[in-house]
Order: sequence, then C-alpha cells, then structure tokens
Amino acid sequence: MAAVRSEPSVLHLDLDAFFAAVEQRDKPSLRGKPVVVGGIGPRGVVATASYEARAFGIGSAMPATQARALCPNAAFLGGRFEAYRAVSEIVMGLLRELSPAVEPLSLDEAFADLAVTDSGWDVERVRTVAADLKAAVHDATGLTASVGAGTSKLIAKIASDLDKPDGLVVVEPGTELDLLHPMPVRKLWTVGPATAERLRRAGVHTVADLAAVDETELVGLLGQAHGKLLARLSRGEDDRPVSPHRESKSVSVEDTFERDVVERALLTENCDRMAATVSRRLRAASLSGRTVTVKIRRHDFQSHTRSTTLPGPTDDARTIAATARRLLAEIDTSDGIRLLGVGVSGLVDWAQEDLFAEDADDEVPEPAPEPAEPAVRRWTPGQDVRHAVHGDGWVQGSGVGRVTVRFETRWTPPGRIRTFAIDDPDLTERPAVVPESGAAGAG
DNA sequence: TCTGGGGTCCTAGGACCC
DNA sequence: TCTGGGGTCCTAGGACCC
Repeated sequence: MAAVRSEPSVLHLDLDAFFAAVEQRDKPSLRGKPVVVGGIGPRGVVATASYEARAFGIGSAMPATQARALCPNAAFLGGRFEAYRAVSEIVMGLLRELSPAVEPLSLDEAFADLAVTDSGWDVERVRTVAADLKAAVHDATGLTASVGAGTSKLIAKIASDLDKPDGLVVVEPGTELDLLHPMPVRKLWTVGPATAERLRRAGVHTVADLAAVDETELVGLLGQAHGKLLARLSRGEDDRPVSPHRESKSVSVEDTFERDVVERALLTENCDRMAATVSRRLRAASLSGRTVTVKIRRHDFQSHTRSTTLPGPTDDARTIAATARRLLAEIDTSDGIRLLGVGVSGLVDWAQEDLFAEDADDEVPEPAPEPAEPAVRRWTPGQDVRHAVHGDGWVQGSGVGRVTVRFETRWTPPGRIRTFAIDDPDLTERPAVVPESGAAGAG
C-alpha cells in the first residue's frame, strides 16, 4: 500500500473556457458575447463555448449545427491553436516555478505536486500559493484559471471544478468522503455515459452507492481494471503519482470529410497526405514506430480499424503511405466513408536507420506533407490577418467572393469592420503568435 | 442538421513458444 | 485418449478524457 498523503499538496489547474477566453482576449468586440470555438464546417462540433454561449445551452462536443440553432448570433470561430499553445506554455511554466512535478493533461489543464519540493502544506498555505498562481496566470495571460487542491489527483481535480470559473478550492484533509459521497458517479474520472448507465441499472447513482458495492461485484460489472479502480476511488483512495514525463504511445491524423467519399482515388490521395503528416510529426518528435493503423468511419458512424506491424520501426512517409494503402485496400468503402485516419504506434525513440523503407520501385510517390494550395484563397472565421492599409485584424466571415475583417487586436478598443475581395493582395495571413523580443526560439 | 481530433488504457481472442 | 498452462505479441474494438 502506498502511503496516503496527509497534506493537500496535489494541485489541479484548469483554464476557464480556454479557447473561447483566448479569443475574447484577442478580439475585444467579442468580450461579454457568446463565442463558440470548434469545427466550423457542416460536420463540426463545439470544442469550447464561452460562458455567455453556455447560457444558451451550448456545450462542448455539441454539433455545430445544433449550437447555431441555439444561438445564431454567437461568433463561431475555427480556432487558433498556435495561440492556445503559446498561452499554455506560459501557464505550464508558471506551474513549474511551483514544482518540477507538473503533469499536463491537455493545453488547458495540469496537475502539480507541491510535496516534491517542500512539506508542511496546510490548507492556508496551499490556498496562498494557489491564489498567487491564479494572479500570476492572469497577469501573464489575461485569463482566469480555476484551481483545486487536495490529498490526491482525484480530489484536486474535483475541487478545481467546484467553483468555476475563477475558482479556488482546497479540500481539507479528512473531509474527502464528505465531498465525494453525495456526488453522482458521473463526476468520477473514468465514469462516462456507458459506465454510468451500467451502474444505474445496478442501482448505483452516487459515489456513496458505489462505495457500498463489493469490489468483486464491481469487477464483474466493469472488468478487472475499471472495477478495482472505481472501488478505490469511491472510497477516496487514490495514490496515483503526478507524472511529469509521459512518453507518447502513438501519433495519428484523421479527417472527417464534408461529404461521404466513395471515390477510391480521393481516399488514396488523402491516405498519402495523412501518412506524410504523421511522418512529419514523428520526425519532429524524434520518434518512429512499427505499427501502422488505418481508421475509417462509415456513413452510419460505425468505425473500423485495420493495423499491421512492420518488422522494424519507421518514420518514413512512403513506407507509412504504402502500408496504409494496403490496409485501406482491405476495407470495403463502396458505401462511402465520412472519416479517414492514419496512425503509427509502437513508438521508440528515433529510428537509427530506416531498414524497412519501401523499395524505390513502389508506386507510392513522396506525398506533399501539406494539402495543395487551394485555387481560391480560403479565409477561416477567427483567423488573424493584416491589411497593408488598415493594419491588424481578424476574419469575421467570408463568402461570395468577399471577406469581412474586423480591425482590432488584444491591445486595441473594439474595432471597425471592412469588407474586401477574397483575393485582395493587400490582405495577408498574420502569425497568431508574435515572437517576444529577445525570447528563446532563435537557437 | 446529428455526432471533431488528438490521445490513453483495457479487453478478448488467436498465434506462437516453451 | 481426453486433450497443460503460462507468457508474449498482435489485432480489433470500445470507453474515456479534454
């Protein structure tokens, strides 16, 4: 048995409505307004909704069409991941000033273990550190974060969710079960819709109900690993460490088409392009892998995968493409498919030499890593642009040969709208992240 | 007008090996 | 003649997370 922590030294930070908050920060006219960030195509889903948008019933993972129906006047933006990544790096850096043991869960969430560097963490001291952290995050990024702390990851994560947004909750050691037991099981990490439904049919609704169930019964209901985990979590027993160095297990790319695709040539073309992207990402991370997987989704949303393991690891675009093509050829796609994906797993650090690259006589050409330049320029809502005359702004919308730009930035008051022809040579893309003067990155 | 994209972990069955 | 038994690797699918 690992020792159970007695001090509330596990901290969890969660940036509030992260993507939408960055957009409102950088687009003054959107502050206080409903903003939805996510897929903007016909098959898009919501990634993040601002609190103003949530008031209309819009939430994460909702189809964009449904979100538009709920609030047609919301700003629907495609997302600027370079900007989100830059903010995330700043916040993770602030966490690392508190402790070397920082475990990011995503761009907007991380655990930190305060006990790594110091002991004597009582509730008041943790509260002070957490309040300072929130202030530092706000100073550095302009965003609010919710912070929770407790004697375990489970409690810290639940705590950060208790007082959102801009929350700060430290759970007093010894009171964990008072907090957990009245909660619906759905609040527990790893209890999703399917598990909640199984538990409901077994008469288990709250964490207290769960704690009252015999472990062997839970294992019978949910399987070995999940049953045992939930038996422990329901009793507040969680000794999972904060692990700062987690290695990647797979790299994959997938794409949902705007319409179902039947044309074999189009699928092959996309397969090659995705293989090239996977290859580029592997190389950027100095990784290579042995197992290539192709994923498809049918019109009825049924997903299938086909995978094969090569004799040795590869990061080569042509090898991945040729393997993916072979796997794709095994799948009946005559009914049309809505999604295609290519991935590599079984990763090792670097491929010393690519002994298993495809022979030169293979018919697969070296694919272009990026989609071909579209004949017509496409502007995405939310995208950063610069106009030679009017300065910096963002794309509000585009259609019928025109693009509408609002000229404002993070540091200006709300700006004016102007419309241009989509091929106006004065209008260019603008990098979302402006390099700081003298900042790292030149090396 | 349905349902993204990037991941992680687990399970189950079959092959294969000793 | 009544058919071991465990370990590892591989493949496919599913649940879950943000």
